[in-house]
Amino acid sequence: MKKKFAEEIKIISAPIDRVLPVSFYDRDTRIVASELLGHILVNSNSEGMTSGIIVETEAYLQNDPACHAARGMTKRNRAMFGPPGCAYIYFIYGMYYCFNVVTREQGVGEAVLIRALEPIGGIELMKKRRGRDKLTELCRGPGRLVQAMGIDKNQNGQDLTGNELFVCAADEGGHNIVNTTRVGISEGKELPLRFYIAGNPNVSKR
DNA sequence: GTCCTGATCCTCT
DNA sequence: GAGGATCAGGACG
Repeated sequence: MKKKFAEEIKIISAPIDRVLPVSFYDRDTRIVASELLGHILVNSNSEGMTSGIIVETEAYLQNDPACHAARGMTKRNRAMFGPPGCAYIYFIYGMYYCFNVVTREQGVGEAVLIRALEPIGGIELMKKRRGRDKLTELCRGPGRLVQAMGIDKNQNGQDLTGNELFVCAADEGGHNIVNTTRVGISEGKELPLRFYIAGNPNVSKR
């Protein structure tokens, strides 16, 4: 029991020193989407800390019909036009939230949707929030990972380089990235803007 | 004001 | 594989 706790702290605390800087997000959205794979998303709140390796992302570009920002800024998508390295969280299908990271300079409405994570920290808390025990059922899918991580709509627009909700660099590289078309959209579905880590069981759809 | 749509997930068949 | 749950935002009148 004690050993397990120590391991968890080690996993989480090591990368906190290396939170990805704003400059990481202030680049081409497709590059950010592919390079986010393998890094670690962390959320910390009063319930505890949860974290997971990003294994699946999708890029949404401003001139792309599937992107919320394609028709200009509205109250809903305002966070997407904010500075790079912020969160864009929106409500979908009456029941779920999706979590995005904002890219490019302020005023450009582009973002990367985080579609799936591999749970690594706070797994018991994730199981409790999701009401499921199986690891791959915790963060496989955008709505699921938001629920498991305890991400809240009030975190919309929040700075991802702070100490509550952030992404930190992981050492491991060498994974094979698959670049394919996006999921669940009608327009722009032919564009290869989805990225995932080949063979990872937490990827939502293959 | 009303109506329709949707970057999803779960359950049942 | 199909269909239902459930509601905010946007389009339209």
